[in-house]
Amino acid sequence: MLDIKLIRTNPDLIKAGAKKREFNADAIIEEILKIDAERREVTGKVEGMKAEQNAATKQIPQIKKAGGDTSELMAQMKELSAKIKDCDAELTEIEEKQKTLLLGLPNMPDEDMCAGGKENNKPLHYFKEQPKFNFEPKNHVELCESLHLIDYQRGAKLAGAGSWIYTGMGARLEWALLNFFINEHIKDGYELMLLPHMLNYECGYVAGQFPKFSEEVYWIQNPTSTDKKFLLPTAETGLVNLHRDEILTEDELPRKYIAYTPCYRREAGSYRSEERGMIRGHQFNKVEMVQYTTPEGSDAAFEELVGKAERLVQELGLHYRLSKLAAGDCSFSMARTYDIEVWIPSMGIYKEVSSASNARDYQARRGNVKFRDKDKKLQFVHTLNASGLATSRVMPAIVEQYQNADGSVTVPEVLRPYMGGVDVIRNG
RNA sequence: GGAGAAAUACCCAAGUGGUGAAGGGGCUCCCCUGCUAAGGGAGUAGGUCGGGUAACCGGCGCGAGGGUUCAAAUCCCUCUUUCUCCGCCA
Repeated sequence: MLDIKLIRTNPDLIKAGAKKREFNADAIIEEILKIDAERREVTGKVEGMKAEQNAATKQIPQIKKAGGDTSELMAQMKELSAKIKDCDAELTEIEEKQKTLLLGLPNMPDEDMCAGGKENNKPLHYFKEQPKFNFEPKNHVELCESLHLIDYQRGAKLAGAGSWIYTGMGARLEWALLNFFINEHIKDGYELMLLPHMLNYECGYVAGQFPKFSEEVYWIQNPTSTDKKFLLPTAETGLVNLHRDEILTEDELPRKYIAYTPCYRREAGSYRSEERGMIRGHQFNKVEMVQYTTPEGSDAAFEELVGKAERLVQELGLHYRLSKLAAGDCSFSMARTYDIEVWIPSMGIYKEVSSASNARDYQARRGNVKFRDKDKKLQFVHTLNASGLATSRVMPAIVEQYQNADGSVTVPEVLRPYMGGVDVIRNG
């Protein structure tokens, strides 16, 4: 959520920021300003009446005590009370309207972010060369099937399209990746959290998924209850809610968390035939990093997160690139985002394995997460998140980039200790 | 899932309709004594919204939201969470 005071004092800045992300906010901003003026006017009116009411309420017992007659005053107050009620209802309506509009505004991109959409994303650097094969390389679906790493058919039998089953060595490889990631993060001083996967509405609202993108998650509702929860689409949704409505102290910042969870996404209508296999599914595994920082500390934290995610891909020995996303390709809540994309040889493209973002105070405003600074003033924290990493694209990259002429796949060295020393996955 | 109890500040906690929400601990400052300890005094309800250049003024706050009333921490309703007991259960 953006600061209403900033919108009030500098609406053009907000409009320009929105334009950079190809979001025309002009009409919304104007509407917000109009409602804001109305809100302040009605607020003044209501508060004046309430002050009058409070004064009378103090007088009544005194008059009674002195033996006076309060019936006329009480009659007047009854009238006033009714007026206040109407006026209050009006104010509530105005406030809700304003809030709804505010929630519909995306975060402001950082100043150095490029305008435009996906097509303006900029690769910053590459790691390693594209692997060359002196044989006809297979795609990851063929490899995973022939090596019995993934059972796509039975996955579909159990849960429909977009679901798969990690089997045998595939499951071990997947588990090794997650273990490797988690251990590296723990070494770096991040606290591991195992979160509930079913979250309440408030969590999605704070993270920025709701109200706008509520159709992108899975909802869970029981027939005997009005209680409704959703399956988290990323652990970020849980982690950025840990300190909702809390006031932290400056010396406990930055706070660094990681969580491993499956991520559940409907991905409705987003399938493409070239995205077979594990490129896009309704459930995938991810280790997520989240930091809460001071405003001064968030740039450094961002660099740290990007560096950590890159290091993991580097240690796996995969060819990838780091891209700085254009403003329009950053997600709704984020001021800046860098993607790490691994090379999928069979597709001839780079696919995201990590997305590192700085939300600045956008999520903290939604979640009311503050800290008391050295001068004892309250400020919103900054929240940042980065995948570290999502395995559903890492595994295809590994099997494709590490495949051998005989159809086997070499296990990246860093993973071998997590797989009981297995160095090559062979058929049979 | 069923029954009961509870929710007040950093912590404990009083408060069953009426002017500023007791008291204690802790914390901050001061005094006395003097290196510790003990004693005395003062301060300590956060936060947010509105008005004002500002000092300041005002509104809202007792888990959340409604209701009753001139007036609600207090009475009524709904919800959430916690605790105790019962049932079920990895």
